[in-house]
Amino acid sequence: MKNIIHNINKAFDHRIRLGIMSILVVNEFADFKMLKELLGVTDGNLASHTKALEKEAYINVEKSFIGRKPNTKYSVTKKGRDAFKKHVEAIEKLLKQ
Amino acid sequence: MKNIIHNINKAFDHRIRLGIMSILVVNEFADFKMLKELLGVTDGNLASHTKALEKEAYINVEKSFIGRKPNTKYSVTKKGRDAFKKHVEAIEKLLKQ
DNA sequence: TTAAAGTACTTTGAATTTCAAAGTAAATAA
DNA sequence: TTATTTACTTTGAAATTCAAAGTACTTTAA
Repeated sequence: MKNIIHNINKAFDHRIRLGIMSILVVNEFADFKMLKELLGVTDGNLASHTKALEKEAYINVEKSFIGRKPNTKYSVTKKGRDAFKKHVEAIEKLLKQ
Repeated sequence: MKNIIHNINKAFDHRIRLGIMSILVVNEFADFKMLKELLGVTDGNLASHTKALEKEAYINVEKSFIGRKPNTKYSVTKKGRDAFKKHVEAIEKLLKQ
């Protein structure tokens, strides 16, 4: 092992992204509005954090219309779930040393 | 409760600062060299993160000489220990739902 | 039926944060 | 003596965070 924080994933190392992932690993889907309300963040801020997770292929983004309104649904990918599990284990290990 | 991440402390919301605090809550003191080696970070980077924690009064900085060499010892303050406990509880709660 | 307000995002770029390279000052090794 | 190492600090470029403003509708109200 290199050092005590080397298994902490930079992509999840921010409270908003940690929150997004925490929501997505227990809910098959969450839409923009739901994430925004659960996290208490501004629109632009949420958009940039979801974009960062999407860029790493940790989450999936699906755009559709519900009735006549646009709707964006986020879900976690297999890669994201695996990486997040590792990250959580790394945090737990760090906090329990 | 406002939202699911509102108890996460921004001051600890970075892997290096999380690592510094994790070390300091279990070791009465840690010096610059020890933190640097345990965390695997560059000097300047470590300095800026310890400075950020010091600014919040979460850690104490004591400068002295060991033999004829400068030595900087860091320790956690009561305020830091309490705030960190809250932070860890917030993370655990977030990850457990 | 036109106007005003609301919804669901996206874009933009200023402010803040992160980070390592370079600097400082003294100790030790060659 | 000169070079290298140690233990930090300073600096500022680069990356990230964040909210204000923008876009493109939809809904409500007069």
